[in-house]
Amino acid sequence: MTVEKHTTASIFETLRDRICLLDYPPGTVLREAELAKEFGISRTPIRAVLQRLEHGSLVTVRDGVGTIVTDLNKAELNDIYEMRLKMAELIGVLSPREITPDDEATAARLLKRAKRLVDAYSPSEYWQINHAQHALIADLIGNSVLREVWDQLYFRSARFWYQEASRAHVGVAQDLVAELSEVSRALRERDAMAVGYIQRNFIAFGFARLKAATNPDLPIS
Amino acid sequence: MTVEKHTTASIFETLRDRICLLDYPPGTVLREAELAKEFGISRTPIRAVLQRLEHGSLVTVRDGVGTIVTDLNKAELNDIYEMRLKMAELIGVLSPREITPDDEATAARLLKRAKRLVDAYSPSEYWQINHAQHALIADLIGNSVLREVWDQLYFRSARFWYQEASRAHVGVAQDLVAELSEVSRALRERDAMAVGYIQRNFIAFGFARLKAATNPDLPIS
DNA sequence: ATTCCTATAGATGTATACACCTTTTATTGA
DNA sequence: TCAATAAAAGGTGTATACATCTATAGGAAT
Repeated sequence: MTVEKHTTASIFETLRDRICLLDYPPGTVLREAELAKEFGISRTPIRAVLQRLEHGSLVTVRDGVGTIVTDLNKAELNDIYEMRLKMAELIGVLSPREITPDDEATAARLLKRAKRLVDAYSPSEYWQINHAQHALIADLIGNSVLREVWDQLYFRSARFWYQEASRAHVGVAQDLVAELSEVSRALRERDAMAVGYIQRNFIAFGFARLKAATNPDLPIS
Repeated sequence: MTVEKHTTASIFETLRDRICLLDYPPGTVLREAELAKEFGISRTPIRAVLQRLEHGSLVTVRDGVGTIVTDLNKAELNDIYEMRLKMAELIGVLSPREITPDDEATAARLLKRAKRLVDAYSPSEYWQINHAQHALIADLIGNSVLREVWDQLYFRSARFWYQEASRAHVGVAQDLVAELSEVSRALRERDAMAVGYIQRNFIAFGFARLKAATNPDLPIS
């Protein structure tokens, strides 16, 4: 029986994942005292974590009220996806790092897992694969600034996509198989630019799916 | 005699400007207790400000040591400028807001001030104009995410450009006049895409000047 | 002389009491 | 009955004492 050691970094990731996985849906009010009690520490380090989450636009801290999980209106969601499309196009342009056999192997493993997912869907497994794919591709990005932006926008839009993934299991899983198939092929060809454009396309497909499901009148551009 | 009211926002801007204007050159060690004493508050809100600066990559907080103003190696500076070029190209593409006569007037005023600067250079005046131009253009950006990235990269690279501006007064002031002339023209034409490409070009010119002055072997791309 | 260890000064990290802000509820007056 | 107001509850913001970490200087052993 080991006592779990909570570092501020691990608490940050825990809360971020709870927000992304809709354990804390938009509008949820988080209280510093409650979180402090849960993790067995004082409010001080909790506040530091909440400030980091606020910088990532996942929560808003309101004096005298609490820390509120942010929601996105149509315009903001549109802005985020618009930028993600453009950032994807830059992945292959801004001197990506060399692709290795390891990358190829990682993608192949993920593809196998995704294929199993089509018949036996599990939200948890879906997100593990999705996150792993994101990490793999982010690691290819050579420009450190682009990598930061890419990463932040992923987590900023993740929960709205998760909502859709929970609704349309089959189609989403099939899309993931298609995406990972293409990514695997691109990695085999050592073609980072192809990886970027594949990302761009599937982000666009995902956004279209999101708009169709939630609000048909959402402006495209 | 009014007692100055220091809010965390104003302290953030103060410290950010000190870093950008090289009052705190790279490597400077900031101590929370000293800053707290200077602003007449406790360490707690100072720590919040330093965390914000750390998130903007302007400082690094090291346990037991202090808060150190970051330096940039050639690769990082290169990454930042590479991204700024690409972000500039997006200004006119991602649904900018409508240009108004006010924008035109603001640019005209800045141009006049820049012209005076050529003969009577003042670092402080240079930076006021530069910041005002930045604010004007950032405000044209329609996509909120792009605006955030644009803003952060400006402040992240500002001090290295300031170093160069302090060295080559005349040429830099002349460049500012040229830039504001073109921006004024573009605003008159209500052409946000032109504004973006003008920014792209002058960022590229500035980067070239920087590389020539500091390290001729800095890789271009 | 050099290396290693230890003590110490001084920094950030954490816990906690208190101040202030926001919201809600209850009460009082018309 | 309703509106205005006050008070209370419960949240974040701040100040401060203490814990812990880091770098350095000095002394002891080799």
